[in-house]
Amino acid sequence: MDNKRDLILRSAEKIIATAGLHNLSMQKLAIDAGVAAGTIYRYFKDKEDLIIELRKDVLQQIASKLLENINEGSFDEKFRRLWFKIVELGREQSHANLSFAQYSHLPGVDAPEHQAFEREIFQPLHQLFEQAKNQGMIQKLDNTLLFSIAFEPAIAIGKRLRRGHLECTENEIRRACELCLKAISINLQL
Amino acid sequence: MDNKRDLILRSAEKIIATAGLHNLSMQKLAIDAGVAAGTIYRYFKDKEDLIIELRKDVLQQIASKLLENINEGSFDEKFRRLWFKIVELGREQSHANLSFAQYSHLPGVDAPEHQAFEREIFQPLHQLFEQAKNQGMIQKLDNTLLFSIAFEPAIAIGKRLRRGHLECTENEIRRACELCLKAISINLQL
Amino acid sequence: MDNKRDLILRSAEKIIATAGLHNLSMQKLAIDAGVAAGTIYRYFKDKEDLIIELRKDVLQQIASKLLENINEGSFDEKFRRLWFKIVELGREQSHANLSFAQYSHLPGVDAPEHQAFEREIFQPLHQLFEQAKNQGMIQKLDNTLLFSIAFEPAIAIGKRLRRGHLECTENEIRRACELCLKAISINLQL
Amino acid sequence: MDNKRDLILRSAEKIIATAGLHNLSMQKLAIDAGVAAGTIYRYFKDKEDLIIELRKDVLQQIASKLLENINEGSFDEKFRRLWFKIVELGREQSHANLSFAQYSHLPGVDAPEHQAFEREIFQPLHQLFEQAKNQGMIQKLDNTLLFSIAFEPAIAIGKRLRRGHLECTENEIRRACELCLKAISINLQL
DNA sequence: TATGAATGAGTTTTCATTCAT
DNA sequence: CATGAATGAAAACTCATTCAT
Repeated sequence: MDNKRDLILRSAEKIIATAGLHNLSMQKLAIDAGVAAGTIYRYFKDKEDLIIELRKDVLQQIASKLLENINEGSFDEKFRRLWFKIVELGREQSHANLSFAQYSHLPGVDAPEHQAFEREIFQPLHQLFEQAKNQGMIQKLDNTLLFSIAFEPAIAIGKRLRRGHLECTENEIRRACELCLKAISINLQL
Repeated sequence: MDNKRDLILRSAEKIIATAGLHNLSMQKLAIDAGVAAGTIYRYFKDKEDLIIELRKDVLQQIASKLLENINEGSFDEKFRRLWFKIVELGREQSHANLSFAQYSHLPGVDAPEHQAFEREIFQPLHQLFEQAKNQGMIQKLDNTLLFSIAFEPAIAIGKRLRRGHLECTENEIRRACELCLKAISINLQL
Repeated sequence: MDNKRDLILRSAEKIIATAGLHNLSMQKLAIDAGVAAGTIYRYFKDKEDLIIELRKDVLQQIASKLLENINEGSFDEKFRRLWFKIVELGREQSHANLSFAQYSHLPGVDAPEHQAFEREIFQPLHQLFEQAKNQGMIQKLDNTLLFSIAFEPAIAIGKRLRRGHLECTENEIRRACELCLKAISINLQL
Repeated sequence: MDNKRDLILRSAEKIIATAGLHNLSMQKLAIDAGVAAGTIYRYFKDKEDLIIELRKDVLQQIASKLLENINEGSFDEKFRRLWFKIVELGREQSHANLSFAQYSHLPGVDAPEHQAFEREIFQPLHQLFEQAKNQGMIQKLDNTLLFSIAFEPAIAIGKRLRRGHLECTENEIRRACELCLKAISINLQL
């Protein structure tokens, strides 16, 4: 009966997305979730634990959206699909997305436990890049470096689009994607 | 006589860097800065104002470090110098740097006033890129897109180095820089 | 279970009566009522709400004392009973009475909501005067004007007696009552 | 050079009238009066002293308005002029009037010192009533009782008119005045 | 005489957490 | 399992007053 637990997590996600992490109070959360304040403490040790669990939960959601259909098509097609999904996700006003951004600078992000969880969840991405390296398609560099070069721009572009700080055509975004792809690729052009 | 104001800003920077933004209380700040609680309110309207002013102050510090010697050398040299400065800055454990990361997801980042301030402060960077575009050295794309492709990876790499999430050689980092440079450049190679 | 709510109201009444409204602090109130500071906020939205509710509560007390036995005897007897009750009430050093005087110049007294409450609670008084007008016993004037002429002197006399600003015999007070009654009455004396 | 003292008193009057006594802070007062905060303490011992002095000052203003032309005409004419002046004064939205109402329930109103001041200032009123008593025109009662019967209704009516709690014709108000006059008069009507 | 920066105790209010029911 | 009343420490902010200049 994880019904209540989920109810609580979804309410927390909503409150964080709409009012900000610093406005997440256990009483408001209880009211929004339709449970008693004390009930939250049946499912989560304390507020910190709740946030950690929510972070995992939201990360899971994001990962499952990104890694959907990860195996279809050529490497270039996979790359482009991923890259645009990242942009779209950042662009979206979804609760999951809006709340996720607020976890990144919290104590505990650096905890090895959380690192391990993140690594595991994005395992398919690592595999994808390892394969591509083995096939000589992309630069033989540390995966984290490659991810930074390839996808950090997509994250930043998505965020800026959402905030309205970036006005450009869809075509320009497509060109940006190609530049990121080109950046990590090994050009075979004669 | 902005002595006290500066004292307060430096203390705030320190507390945020070491204990996190959510642990910045006006009492603790007053004690750390060695002033009375009420004194803070002589220099800053309220807590929000304090944070906004601190953000400006830290942004100023970062910009002045980054843009030092901006005009020396060829475009490629300028690019590499900037890119590595960004990595180094992110890598540093300085209060300014550690606290800066925590402002990004705060209400007010989107405020047009702050946008204008940021734009003004990084004006030299815009000029650099406009020139390079005019000289046919880099892709004719929106500057924000170019910055995202060129420098977001550097920011991410610096942060990951600081957090210990990235273990790679200096040589690999140098290669990453070259890939970013290549990504936005127009290759004249015959 | 309005036990705590009442405890708080009675303490507030006491503090206001003895120390003045401007000395009513939520901390002192909590201590005096024997509850935690936070508990007050379970029963009252904020300080303003507490004061509004207290005003209603005290008004209720006063009205129920005044309107007791309102229907017994002739009009003149009713009038005299009321008039002296008002004097006695003002003369008393009761917490209710002492605190009531301090609400009158507060924001919110003019609020239509409060006006309606007051009107409703003193409805029997209105009826009494309407009847007397219909029977040709008192002047056909707006009720509020009649109340002002008839009872404001009683309020003022009670207050002055309490404060020791008025030294006169009980007989003189009785004559004052008769003058007020005579003022609004239609004299049938041949 | 009581210029500054007066400047401060007028600003205090204004702030109390518009924002309420509880919003009178020494800093706001200093700003509004255009003096330094410390300067206020050259002219007044502390905040309490300031309020006491302001009360006297405003009382003086009110008395001088009321007692203007006090000696012109017959007793009845004097009475009516006074009574209507009281109503008009209460009806006014003047700073003096609006602020005065807020002093009445403050510690210090009962102080003998203040009582003496009030008595002295309204001395002409006492004389007027003593004369009328000697001439057999009004009831031989304690002056304070007579004032209560005669003028408290006028005060209440003025206040209610200002607050919009009373809707009646000017003619009705005139009749109310006559009833008050009749109440204290000795009717010689055969 | 006048200034205004500085003080620090005091204010109202919120909130994570507990525990008797 | 679930409730929600109660707690009390801590938060942001105000303000009367002082004092070196």
